[in-house]
Amino acid sequence: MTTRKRKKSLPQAESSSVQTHSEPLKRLGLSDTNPAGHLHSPYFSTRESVRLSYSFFDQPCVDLAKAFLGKVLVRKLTDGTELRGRVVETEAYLGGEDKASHSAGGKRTERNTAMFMKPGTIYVYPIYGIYLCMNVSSQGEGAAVLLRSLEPLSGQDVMRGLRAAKRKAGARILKEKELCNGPSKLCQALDIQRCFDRRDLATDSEVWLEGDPEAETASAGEVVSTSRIGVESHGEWATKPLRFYMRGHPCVSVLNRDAERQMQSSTDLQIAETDGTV
DNA sequence: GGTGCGATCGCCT
DNA sequence: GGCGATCGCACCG
Repeated sequence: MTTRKRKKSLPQAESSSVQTHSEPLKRLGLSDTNPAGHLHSPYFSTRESVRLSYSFFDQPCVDLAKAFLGKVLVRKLTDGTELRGRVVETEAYLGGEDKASHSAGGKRTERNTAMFMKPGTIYVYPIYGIYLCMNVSSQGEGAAVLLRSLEPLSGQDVMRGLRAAKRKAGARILKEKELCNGPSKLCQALDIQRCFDRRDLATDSEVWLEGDPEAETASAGEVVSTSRIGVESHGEWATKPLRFYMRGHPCVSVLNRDAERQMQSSTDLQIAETDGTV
């Protein structure tokens, strides 16, 4: 209570930032005090989860990118194993004006056809000759959301095996938070293949998205909005805040401390205004 | 911790 | 023919 009544001041903003970041670590059991490296996720429960249908995906791109945060991506392998990961980082690619989008200028090709299909359609494309990225079509012509990072919830050992298969023999064992902290890493860990392109996330039997009744949805105050990764060459579109991640989450691929500090400053200011201390 | 670089090939011009 | 919505590793501090 009293800690929330801070006025803005740099050193305190710093320390509060540290506090904000260590808490999710503890929640995840990913701190150093867990030598096994395994965790009993507070998010995984026996309660029935709800598969999300077309109406969830049928919203504007930026809204969908934020709405994805906290949802659970499920991949069912042919042997019946279910791999689960919570979405903690996304990017919005708007199409049309968005110069960084594969569908910039409304350009439609064989590769990006899925971006123009109905909301919920999966867009998988190869990058750098050796990796894949997974997107999901949203409302809006050619618009889609890139899934960048997941928090592994179940099937971690299988994920580790799938990731190891693509790495050099004898490479070190990956930590849990390293399994899905990147767009191509999550495709490897969940065995998302090229053939998933143009499939429907709302109805497919091998991959789907679930809400999680146990966990609260990421609230606006905990979502960092910042620039997208790997699109530096696209002028003003490179700097627009179209990447979204759960603040303080250890599985996010790239942090932007400045954006987080600015968030904290404006939050502190709002609290101060509410308190009448400014 | 951070920075720089090479790998590798499908897609688009 | 050039480049990319990436990653892992070597190297530095």
